Amino acid sequence: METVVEVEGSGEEKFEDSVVNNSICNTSLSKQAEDPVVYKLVRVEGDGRLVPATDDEIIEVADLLKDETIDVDIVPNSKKNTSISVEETSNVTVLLENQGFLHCQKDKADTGKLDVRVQLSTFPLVDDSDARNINQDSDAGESSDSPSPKMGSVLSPTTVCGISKPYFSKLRGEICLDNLSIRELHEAFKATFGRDTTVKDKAWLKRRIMMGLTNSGDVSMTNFTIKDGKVLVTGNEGNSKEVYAHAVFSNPLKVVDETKESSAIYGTSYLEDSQVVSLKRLRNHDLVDDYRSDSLNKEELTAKRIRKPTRRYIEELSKIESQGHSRLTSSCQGSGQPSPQLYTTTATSKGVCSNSRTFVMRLDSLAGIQVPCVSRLRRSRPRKDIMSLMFHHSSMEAVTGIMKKALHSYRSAGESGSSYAQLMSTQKQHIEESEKLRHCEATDKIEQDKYINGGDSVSFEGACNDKVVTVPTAKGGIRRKHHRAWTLSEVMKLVDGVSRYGAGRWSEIKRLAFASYSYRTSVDLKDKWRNLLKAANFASAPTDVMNSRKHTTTPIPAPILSRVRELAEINGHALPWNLSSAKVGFNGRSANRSVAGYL
DNA sequence: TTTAGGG
DNA sequence: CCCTAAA
Repeated sequence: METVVEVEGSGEEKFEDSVVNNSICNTSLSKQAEDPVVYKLVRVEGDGRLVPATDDEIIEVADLLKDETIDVDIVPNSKKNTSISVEETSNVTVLLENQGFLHCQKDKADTGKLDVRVQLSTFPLVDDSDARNINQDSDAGESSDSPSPKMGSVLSPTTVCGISKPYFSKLRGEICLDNLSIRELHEAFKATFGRDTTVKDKAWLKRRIMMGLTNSGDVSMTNFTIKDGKVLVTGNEGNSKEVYAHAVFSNPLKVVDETKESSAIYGTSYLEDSQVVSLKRLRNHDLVDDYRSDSLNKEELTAKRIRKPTRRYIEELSKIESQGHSRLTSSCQGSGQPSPQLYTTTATSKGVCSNSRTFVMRLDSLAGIQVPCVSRLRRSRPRKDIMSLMFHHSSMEAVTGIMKKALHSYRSAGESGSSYAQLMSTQKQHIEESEKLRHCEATDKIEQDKYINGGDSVSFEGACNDKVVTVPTAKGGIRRKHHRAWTLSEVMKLVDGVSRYGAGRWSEIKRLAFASYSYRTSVDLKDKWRNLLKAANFASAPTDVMNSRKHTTTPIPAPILSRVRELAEINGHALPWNLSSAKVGFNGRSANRSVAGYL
């Protein structure tokens, strides 16, 4: 199968097939048998125009697919959506958001920092099994009795991918492009994009129209038919869908004059796109709410979400921008990890960019596919307002439920006297479960360290309890104070890191054990360890303070605390509170040793 | 630049 | 969590 991700939506002929196909021929002639996937990059200029990427920006991933076993995953699992988005405000991000791999790789992409987002294409890869399913559906009759298609199982992609498998004529009449003449295709094109086209190629037209439709929404969710140049919406499953469909097709109505490639045109259409997306999100709300009793449907959670960054975000971005980009590069060097390939595109070096901002592109290994993306590292946390904007209560409830579950088992296991290791192994599942949820929710930022580290299982967390409060300083300035509650898994990682590298070697721990937590600095680790020592001592005090109701902070499970004490002792850090060493629970070694130490 | 400690 | 002195 040949899959070409083609930039769509600009309507500029720069992105015709020939360009992409040529790139395939040039770069992967010998690899065509291995299903090359070529991602053609674009640069979105400040005025909204799309500029084709230069050759060195074309990412060829075929050999990656070959080298790693991932290709087995990519092709057969057709339920995964692959989408490429180009965003623009001050920089360009092309990110690959693959639902399936979001699960297994737990990668994340920063979608903030940009106030305009152009969704270029959305289509899953389809294999034969999917085709069979489709045919079965059509054989079974009308769609009313067939299971409602899920978000990921879009039916359209084969044509998009450049292979003219005549699926559409069989698809319950959802989209029938094959029977249309060139002229009808032109009409459909016009209805889709709001402009005429001179292209005579039927396949191209069909593909383009399909992309346009799949761009605007999920084909499978909206039963529309293209007939006589008009798009008929046949779905009657509720108001939200009708509104949705309307939003989709209101887009071309606004694009009137094609001859002027003005930014107004694209600005309009892009805005419409974002509106569509937001509607989509609203609909997702409904769906998730329906599944609430199911303790969350992961497919829904990982469904593509797009949102506008907040004003605050943009403000801070511009501030950082004006200060330069030294942080990003320095963070790469400081990490000591294999640095990602960085190539920067500046206005001067390329001479193409209309504004003078620096684009930092990086090849990231994301599910075995190298994805260029722009990242700007910041220490700050994801914005709270974004969180509240995009997340549903249901998922939060699920998170808290899981956390409760985890804590409960912690307690019960702790009381039965399990060892630290046993507890950790049992609890890790709970925690990771919850982290996964959080991860699905929080797509706000790229953690560079995350990519460098390459797939830590628990990587993205704490997004929910992110708080930023402004604290007036003595000098009259106002600084932000970020607060992100430490999760159990973080504490465990910290304890593990201390046990491995020793307390005090915070930079080591940060680099080796906390590489995926970009928001935890070595100072943070140190502080947390200090607090842990305090908590450990406090918990071992004769009066069982653990029963106290005032747990403003996450209760640290007793086994962890005992481990903390043990480690503190190993590190020669004699407990500053010698009175409490007598009562050390859950860990005989620790108790004995500490007693021996003081005898 | 990292660590330790105060606030 | 932030700031800063000291190494």
